Amino acid sequence: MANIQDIARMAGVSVSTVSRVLNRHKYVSEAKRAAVQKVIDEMNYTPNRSAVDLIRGETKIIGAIIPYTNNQAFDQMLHGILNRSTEKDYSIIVLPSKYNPDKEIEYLSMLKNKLLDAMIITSRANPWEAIIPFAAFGSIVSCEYTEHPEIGCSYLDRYASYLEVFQLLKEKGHRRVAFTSARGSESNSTRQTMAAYEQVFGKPNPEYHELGCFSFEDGYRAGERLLGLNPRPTAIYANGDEVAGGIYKYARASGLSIPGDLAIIGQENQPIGVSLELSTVDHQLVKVGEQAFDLAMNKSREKVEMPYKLIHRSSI
Amino acid sequence: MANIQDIARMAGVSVSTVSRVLNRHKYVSEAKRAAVQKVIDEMNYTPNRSAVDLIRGETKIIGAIIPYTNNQAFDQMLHGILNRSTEKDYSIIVLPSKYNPDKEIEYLSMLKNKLLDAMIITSRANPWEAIIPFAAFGSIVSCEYTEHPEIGCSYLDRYASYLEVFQLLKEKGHRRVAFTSARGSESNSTRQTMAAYEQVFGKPNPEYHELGCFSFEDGYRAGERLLGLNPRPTAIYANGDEVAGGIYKYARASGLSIPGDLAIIGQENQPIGVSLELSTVDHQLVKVGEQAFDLAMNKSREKVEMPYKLIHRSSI
DNA sequence: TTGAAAGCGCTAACAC
DNA sequence: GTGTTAGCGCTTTCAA
Repeated sequence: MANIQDIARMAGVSVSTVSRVLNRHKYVSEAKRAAVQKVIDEMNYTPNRSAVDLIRGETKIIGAIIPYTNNQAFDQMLHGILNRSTEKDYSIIVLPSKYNPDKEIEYLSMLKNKLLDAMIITSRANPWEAIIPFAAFGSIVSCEYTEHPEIGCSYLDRYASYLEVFQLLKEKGHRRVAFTSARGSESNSTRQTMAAYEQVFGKPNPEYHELGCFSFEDGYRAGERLLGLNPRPTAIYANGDEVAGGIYKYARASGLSIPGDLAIIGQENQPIGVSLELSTVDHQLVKVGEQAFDLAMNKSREKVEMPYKLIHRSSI
Repeated sequence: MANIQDIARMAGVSVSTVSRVLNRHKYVSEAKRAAVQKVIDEMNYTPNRSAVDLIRGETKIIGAIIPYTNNQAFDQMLHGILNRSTEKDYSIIVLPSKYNPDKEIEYLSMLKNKLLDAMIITSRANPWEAIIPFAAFGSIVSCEYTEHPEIGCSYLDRYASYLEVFQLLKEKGHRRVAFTSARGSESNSTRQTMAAYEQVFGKPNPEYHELGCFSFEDGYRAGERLLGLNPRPTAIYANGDEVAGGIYKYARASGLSIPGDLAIIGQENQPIGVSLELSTVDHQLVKVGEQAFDLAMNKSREKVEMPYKLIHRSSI
């Protein structure tokens, strides 16, 4: 592969002139510009990205730490991030963490070694204290609220959202309400769910809280356990529509009617939810991702709250 | 940020020695190694990736061209690619194409400018002739079969898979069989679907072929049109379980029983399919992605056929 | 076992 | 307008 020196020699100019036409500088005579462009085209030449990145000190690549791909919620955020990156001519490196703190730190080091200009953290295992030092090397934006001024946020008011759901359930007369979550109290959204629950129904009965729910199958198992309880819950708030779908399936299989015997409400407005007529709260994660990208690209540390909306269908 | 020179100076050694400890070379005295490591730790030093990549001539980054993210089939492949990349310490840049040929070429240029070591094409709009020249700059692997020896393939025998489904439908007595597809005959899988159809049922009635189906909503609309036909099909083969789910929903909404009045079979074994008891053919796209990554990383041009399996549930 | 020095391919300050 | 040249931060001969 030819390099800039070869092009310069072949066009009979200096490397700086070639560099100038490459970077659309003014102050290049039309004659030389044309001559250089001709050689570039003939040689099918493209500048080496590593060399350009090295000297510029930036790569136009942004990282996205994502615990699980193939998970509807995170895929929605990724989708949003990708939407905007394509428009803005940035590239996205997807970094699957499985909530492994060491992996996260390893990924954050890509900021330090200048592979990445910025990092988007959709969800994390590390405490902020371990993450913040990396903000010195590139901007970090989170899809979850944090007060730390070093971190930009594109976030939801999850507490408000959960509160709204539990209150709705209470208004409908439910008193025995169960809920599912992916992780335990190390997770911000689980903590907010529990806080909102407590606000509405008082201290949650631990029996009514099912952890480790990510997929349809997890939901099925959750339904199995929760509906085997005595007394059994009359409503379940699932942490995703696929999980809700699993619960629905188990409930129907055991002869329960929805919402007569059991009310179910999910999250994220996924296709399975529309097919099953599941009510859901759409956190509009695609938009969260888009906003996160914009903050990252602009190295902004703003905190931007994103809207969510309840979608009423027939499962509650 | 300190550079290797600083570290060398502070440790009282030459840059080559620092480089050696960085790259775990033998022939470094324990004393110097320790001294250098100490400074590295104190300074929290990390080598600059662009500089390393520049001199090594490779980046350990692989690109993945994906028409649509937030599409179950492609997300499965991406998931597989990511699985293996994490194990092998490679990074993946996700390149959304929306089947735009110019975008694809732009992405392939990342091979030429050495940003990417290899490229995985999950699906494409360009003819192979336009793609192959880029194989000179880095290995290209496709998730679709092609005879071109320059291209590695991790592929399915889609023809066999489609044939099996149509034959099964025929055995069950169906004669009026419709099918859906995402794209038209520019798409390899659509062409294979039509060929298999023709093999079993003869030339397809164009009325029985619904294009532009990607999502649940598309499936719903497809159901609406297809089931409004006279005579209406007794079976529909959908190009994905979400599409199948949409069809199912429309069919049930219009009072049809499944599979009594209408048989439905989907593809990819997605959660919505398990909830609706939809039969499906699981093309095991996660494995296809994993294999594609391995080929790309090893710069292999092998053609590896991947297995699929029919999953019998109650919708046919 | 170690260091000096020659690049990798490019940009931009500086001089003309 | 254009060319010369000094780096960007690193790896790797080559010689010692």
